[in-house]
Order: sequence, then structure tokens, then C-alpha cells
Amino acid sequence: MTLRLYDTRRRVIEDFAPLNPGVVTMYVCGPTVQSAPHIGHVRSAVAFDVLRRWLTVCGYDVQHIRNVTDIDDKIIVNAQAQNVPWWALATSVTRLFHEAYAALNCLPPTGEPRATGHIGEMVALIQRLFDGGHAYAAGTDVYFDVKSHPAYGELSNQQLDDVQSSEDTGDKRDPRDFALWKGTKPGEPSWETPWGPGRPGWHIECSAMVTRYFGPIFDIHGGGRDLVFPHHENELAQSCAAGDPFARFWLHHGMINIGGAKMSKSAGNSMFVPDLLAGYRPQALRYSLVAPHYRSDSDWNDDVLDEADAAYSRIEGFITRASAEYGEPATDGPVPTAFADAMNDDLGVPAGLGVLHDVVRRGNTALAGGDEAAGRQALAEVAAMTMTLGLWPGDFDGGNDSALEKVVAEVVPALLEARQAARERKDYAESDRIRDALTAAGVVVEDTPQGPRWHVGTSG
RNA sequence: GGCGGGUUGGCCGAGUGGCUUAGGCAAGGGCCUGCAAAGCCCUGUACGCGGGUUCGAUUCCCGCACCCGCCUCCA
Repeated sequence: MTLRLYDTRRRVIEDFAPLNPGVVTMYVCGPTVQSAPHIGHVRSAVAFDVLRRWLTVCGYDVQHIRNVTDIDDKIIVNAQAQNVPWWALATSVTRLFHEAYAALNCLPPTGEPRATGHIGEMVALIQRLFDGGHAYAAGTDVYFDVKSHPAYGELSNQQLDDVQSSEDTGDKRDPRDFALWKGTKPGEPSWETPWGPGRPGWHIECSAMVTRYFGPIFDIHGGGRDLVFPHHENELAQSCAAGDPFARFWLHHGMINIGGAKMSKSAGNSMFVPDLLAGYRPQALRYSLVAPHYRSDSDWNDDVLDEADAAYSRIEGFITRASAEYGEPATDGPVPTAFADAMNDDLGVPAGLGVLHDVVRRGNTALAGGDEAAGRQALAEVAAMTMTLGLWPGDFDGGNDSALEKVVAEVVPALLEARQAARERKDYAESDRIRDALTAAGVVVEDTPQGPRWHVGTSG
């Protein structure tokens, strides 16, 4: 079974094969670094991280680029409000994004270009549009002439006549034309161009950068569904008008809603990653983001993370017990066929998780029954599947206070020894007292035929 | 007004023209345990409403209702 993916432009699921055998070029729209990452930003990162991992498992060399938009109206406004230079805000917020991505075990992209590092490429592209009669200067701005490109609207399936005009008409010939370059204003950063000083329009950076790294045609362009129009539509228009075929597959993930409505800063219902990680471990957060299909909208509430933590703990518990029994498994072994089929079907992670849980149950049964061959097999499969989804527990270790960890590693076994002694003399009042004290401290104790086992966490 | 998505059992969330109708969480029963925890087994018979096609529809078609997204910055 070959990989099939839903393409937004053609509005159909199609067989995927890269332009150049063995190599997949994937460009994903990254954040505008104006304020801390919210849950929607990391959903995007996780969704494409899973795709990238799956393509890698399928044997492709994945060239994954995620841009950073480091110049924009809001960055300028927010920086002024905080009384810092625009580039200082962009840098510090970029750092917050990197921390969030790393916490959620997203592999770093192969390339991470910044808009301000590619002004020259943008100027060159705009010049090509001028040469082709698709761009014009109006006042200090430069605009793309939408009517000069008959295919305009093909990505979002809109007829030009149906596109509502925005209010900020400015000096445009047509209100639906969009800015390629914005003339400088007092107090704003600017760069010199043949059309005067100014800064980039929003869409031009992506077209310029993807061409810089991948050339005129590449395999996958991804982003959130809210980017389909106007951002991706405009990218496609300007690149095609300039003569570049551009993206072969357009992939868009669904939105995260809060209480049934879209999360937005103006509504004041944003969920920020640093806040969420203060209350939940990153494994639970990643599981909750991975679990729904990437193209589905997903409603977010307090229960989602609790449920994700419980479901993940089940998988994690098996890996812990089985690893103790059989040793650490390899994580690069083959995944079950049913799992591969699910992933190949437009990244059917929900069905894949069904397979994963089935194998966990099989593994638990094998573990309880002493069936080593079946247990080892299940562990290897679970390791491969969790690695594919970026949920391998070993990837989340670390970050704790190692000195405290050492203390706990000494103290807990000592207490458990005392408890075992009490149990042997059938002093259950004492043994339960010790266990209750450990539970209260967040240590879960499990008695097994091989003796007591413990871990930090909660239990049902 | 234009374009697109959704409505599944207590909750989340897949999916399918019928066959053994995912998976997780929660709930109840059982096994195991000194009691627990963890694990395993069993139970619950869901597909917004109205038509149509069909031997048979939650799944296809038509209509309706409600919800959501984009059309302005947005993951």
C-alpha cells in the first residue's frame, strides 16, 4: 500500500510520490513570532512532525523546512508596546517556540529560514512579477495584480467575483490585489529596493524562501486550514504568475477550538503552551494533539489532557514493564502492517492508535502469562509505533533535578523495604501507612510477583 | 452572499452499504491481590431530522435543521 494524502487544491486523496525518488521536499508555514506559542501552533508542528517521521520510516530522505516570520505589523506593534527593538522581540519569541517544539518532541526541521534573511530573494521575485506584468507600484507600495492571473482562486476554490473586498483599499487598482512590498513608515524597519525603502508583504516571503531552497517545484506545502485563503492562495498566485509550478501537494490541518469556537487572541480564549506544560507533562500534551485526525477540527477542554494522560500511561506502563523484563527494545524495527496501512491512508493516526493499543493489550497478556516471544514481539512493535508518532517515552526523559532524583531513588526503595518487612510479619496497618505516605507524595506502588515496583505519577 | 467542514453510544474519537459494526476515557461485573495498584476477561447495542435508491443505509442521493471555519491578522 502506498502513501495517499489529501491535496487541498485538487480536493481529493491522491497517491503520493515525490518528484525526485527518495527525497521529499516539504515546506511548512511556521509562526509569526509576535507572542508566545499557543496550542494551535504546536498542533501544526506536531502534525507535520508526524508526517515527517512517517515519510522517514517509509525510507525517504525528508528535507523539512519551516520558516520563521520575523517581520510583520504585530511584531512591530508588540515590540513598541514592550519598548524593545522589533528584532529583540522576534528573537525572544522564536526562542519560546523552540522550547515548545522541543518539549513536545518535535524533530528540528532541516532548515528554518527567517524572512528578514531573504529580502534579496523577495526583491528578485517581485522583479520577475514586474517583468511579467503581474505587479505594479502604487504610492510607496507594490501590489500583485490579481486580475492578471486567471487561475487566481484555484486553491481555495473561489471565483474572483465572489471574493469579498477588504476595507483597506489604499492605492490598489483592485481591492482584492495584495501587497508584495510595503513602503516604509516613520519609525518602522525598512530595507532598500528598486521601488524605495520598505518591508515585505506577508505572502512574498514564503514564495521567495521555498524557491531559494527547493527550486521552482517541490513536493509538499503545509499549514493550518486558516492559511488556505488568503495566504496560500496568494503564494500560489505569485509563484505561478512568475512561472514556477510551486507545490505539488497542499496539506492543511484542522483548527483547535475552545468551547466550540475558534481560539483567538481577540476572544481571549487562547491556550498557551508554557501554561499548559505547567500543569501537564508534555507526553500527555503531545498524545492529545496526535490522537485526532490531522484534518479534523478538535475541541479543547480540560478533560482532553486528563484523558490523553491516562491513555498514554497505559502505553507507557507496558513499555516500562516489558523493558524491565526483556531489556530496552530497538525503536527502529518494522511497524505492524495494520499500522502502516492506517498511516498510509492520509495519515490515519486514530486507526494507528487503535492498532497500538491492541498490541499493548497483547503485550500485557503475554507479560502476565510469561510468553516471552510474544512479549518481546509486542514490545518491539510498540517501540516502533511510538517512535513513529513521536511518543517514545525515552525521548521525554530528562529535565528533572538530578540531585533530587538521586535522593528519591535512594529514599523510596528504603521505605519499600520497610514496607516489605511489615508485610512479611503481616503488619498491614504499618505497610499501608507507608504506602499511603508514598501515594500522598506522588509515588505509585505496585506489588508484583517479582516484588514491589514504583513510579512517579498518578493512578486511577 | 461565496467556498468548505461537521452533527456517531456517558465523554473523546475513527470508520463502514450487510459480515466478528475501531480505539481510548469513564461506568458496572469478574479474575488476580492481605487490601490496593497495575494487568486481563466480560457488559452497554450509537450513528441530527425527513424523504429517496436498495433485498438491506449510520454509510449513497435529495431536502431540512443546527453548529463551525475561511472570505480581514491568524496554526
